[in-house]
Amino acid sequence: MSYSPKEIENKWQTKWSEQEAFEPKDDKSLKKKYILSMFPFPSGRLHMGHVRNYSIGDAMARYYRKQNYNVLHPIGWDAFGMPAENAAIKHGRHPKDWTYSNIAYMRKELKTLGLSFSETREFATCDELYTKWEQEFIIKMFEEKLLYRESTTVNWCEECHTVLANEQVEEGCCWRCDNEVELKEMPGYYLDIRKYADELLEDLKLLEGKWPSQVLAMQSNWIGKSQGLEFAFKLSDASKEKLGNKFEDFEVFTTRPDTIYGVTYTALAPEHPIVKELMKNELLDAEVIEKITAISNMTEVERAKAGKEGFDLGITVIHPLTNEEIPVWMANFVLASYGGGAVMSVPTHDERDFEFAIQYNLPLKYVIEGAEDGQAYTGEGVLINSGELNGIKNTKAKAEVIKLFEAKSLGKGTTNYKLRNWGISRQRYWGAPIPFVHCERCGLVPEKVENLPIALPEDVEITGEGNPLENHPTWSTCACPKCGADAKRETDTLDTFVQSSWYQFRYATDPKKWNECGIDKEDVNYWLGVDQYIGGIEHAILHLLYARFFTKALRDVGFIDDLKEPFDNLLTQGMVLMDGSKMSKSKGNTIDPDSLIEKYGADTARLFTLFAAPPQKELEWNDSAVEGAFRFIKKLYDRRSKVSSNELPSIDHASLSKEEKLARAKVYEALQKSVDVYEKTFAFNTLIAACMEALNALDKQDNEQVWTEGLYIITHLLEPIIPHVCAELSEELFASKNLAGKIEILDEVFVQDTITLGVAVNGKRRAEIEVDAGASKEDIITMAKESIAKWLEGKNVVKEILVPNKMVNLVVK
RNA sequence: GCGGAUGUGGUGAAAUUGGUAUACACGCCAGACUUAGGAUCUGGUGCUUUACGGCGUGGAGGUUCGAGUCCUCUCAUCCGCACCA
Repeated sequence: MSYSPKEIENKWQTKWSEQEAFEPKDDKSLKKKYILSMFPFPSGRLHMGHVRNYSIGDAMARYYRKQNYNVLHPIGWDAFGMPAENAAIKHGRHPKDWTYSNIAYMRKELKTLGLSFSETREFATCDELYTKWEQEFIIKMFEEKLLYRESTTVNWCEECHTVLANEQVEEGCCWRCDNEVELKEMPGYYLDIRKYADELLEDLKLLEGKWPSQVLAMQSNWIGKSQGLEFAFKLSDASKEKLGNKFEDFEVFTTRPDTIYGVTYTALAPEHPIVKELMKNELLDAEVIEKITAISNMTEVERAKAGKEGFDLGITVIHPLTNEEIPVWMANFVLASYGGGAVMSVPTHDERDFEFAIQYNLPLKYVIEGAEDGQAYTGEGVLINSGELNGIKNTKAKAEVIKLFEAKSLGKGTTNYKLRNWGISRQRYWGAPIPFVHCERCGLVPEKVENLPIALPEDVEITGEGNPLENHPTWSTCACPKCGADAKRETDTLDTFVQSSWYQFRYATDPKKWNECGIDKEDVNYWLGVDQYIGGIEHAILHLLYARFFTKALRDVGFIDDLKEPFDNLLTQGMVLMDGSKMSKSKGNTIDPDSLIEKYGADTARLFTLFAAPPQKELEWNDSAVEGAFRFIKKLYDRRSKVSSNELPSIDHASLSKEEKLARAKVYEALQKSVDVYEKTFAFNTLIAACMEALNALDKQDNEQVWTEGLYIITHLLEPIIPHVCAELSEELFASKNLAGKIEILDEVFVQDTITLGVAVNGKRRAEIEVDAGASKEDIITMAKESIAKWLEGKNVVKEILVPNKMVNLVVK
């Protein structure tokens, strides 16, 4: 019978499901592995990126299961989010209906890939049972002051009609729809991720060597820790008066306290309270007020593009050391959200300050030696023009100045982070409702835990205009959980990244407990950290930072025990490309996994995906290489007729022919390689190549025993990658014995009768010799010399180097 | 500008960590079987040279008996962040 993938794959998929073959065991004394591929958004259909992601994870899960590990390999659905609402707007379908029917379809698709997922632990994040526990966490975080509500300037996407977190703004545009982001002042809920900035940074060290260095670097940059001096500039008396004595001073932060004597002006962000006060009281020219207002309405990206712009505010401050009077400017490049929205400017030793100073003709004062006229000097050097600090190296002066400020109570050494708090409010329908109530008497009140979940109303009209929850006639009407008075329910929903921040704990929690708790601590203690996490690099900051934060926050509010990091090892898979660019519907260069499986079967799809490139690299789609993968499976399947017994035979190695010995060696080389590949390098492409080599070598001989052993081992090795055909062959040929446990490596098979050695003269390969395995060094050298006799004419061999089993190098003069 | 990577045949890629560079696969060429082949099988295939040979891992140096691998410099490409004071 010829290879018929459909038949084989159906058979095994049904069998696995019936046997519940992939459910983790309850026994916590077993050694465990938690293998997790990032869960999909139920967009409607799988794409090749999913196939790749899950083929990688499945190979690992199946490998460890075979090594007798208790394996947790779950799947679920990241199911809230905008596309469901867009579908509602476009096609009039209810988001819930759209989502769950997509899930049903994609679940079937996943099944045809033969992935070894647990079926009992599957959930969708839009399940009310999931929302219920998430709301409990949110309330607890509020009580523990990790979550707060505040009105600030936020990133607003008009296209999506919602607020975005800073991490979700890419080059000034919405991460999802690419629409340009606007600024808007509005209230919202925030998680205090900044409180964990240092821990999140420090614990990256625990992940070194286990996460890609690129991801670690990106997170570290994003957190953006810097150390320096914080101090206040006192306003001059005249300026205080001008400001109606509402301000005494303002704080600045600098990483260059060594340049303190070089300060020739200060600059405030357009949003700074002092600037606002000046504008409010019309203490600036009308034209200036108008321009500052315009800048305020620009996003950071727009301001950067616009170039530097500023205005003299007509007020002055006193330099804390020299007591000189210094002008205060407003500058568009000063960020309101960092370092108090105010800077000390040292144009001589900072390029931005220099550019600004030249533009507006502000004074320059060099305070570090080594500067050249006409530019800012940012290098090292000795301090000059710096009073008591003259002569000190500037690198040393940083600490000195901080000490000085602290001694005089003028300021203090401090640490600053670029990381901003995580805004989790979304003005959308298809998300988890934020479980709070607005009461006129009690203010902001969390819902009672026994009332959870606060579920979404089903009868909504989704038009794309406004927030459907707010437009709903009755949903937001409720009683205050505290005083019972009429109150209004919060209509914002949670950012979908909240759901994906704790799903790894939900999977670990025994489904039998899903009704009683969100996360079971003991289960989490057993299963976490995730031994291997697999997903796309696009989540390097967003999801991976949030999930790390959430882990620490859940620990601190008591929902999990001490766990530093959720994901012990991370593999970021490369993208699937077609003609050098990312597969996408809009470019029309996609391959539909369904039709691929229909034509070749899941095993071929999986084999190609893992063979064509190492998982970390980009994968270029190639139709004929898919054919090649299919051919290999067919060939493997066809060779089953060569097998003569269902046991691993014991073979008298010494009695074998050269070809037979070589075939065995190739088979065992593959076996040897497999441990490294499955546990460390994940270079499945090389393991598959080794198996192909082994099969090629087997084809060059016809010993039944060698064939039996060869296929016994090859199907064992490839089962995690092409599980259906291997299960089928294993059942037919070996009563499935080779799919349980390890196969021992026999060193004897690596002993060959003869060894081929390269012969090099002065490191340059010139010939090849074949020597008996037991040949002495003298004999080998003699043979080597004969083989390259013509290179030795008239010369002396001054050194003989024998690299065992590899080569001979003769140094001649 | 800062940070992270990557450069090997026509293509995707290997190389047990300093030891025969290009395994495996795709493609291509030739042959076999075929009415036919976009099926299957066999053989060949780094560049150059009639040949002997010469040259070959982005480039230039260096260490070494020996370098894709280690060191120094340099070029190119990709990715992330970016006025963070």
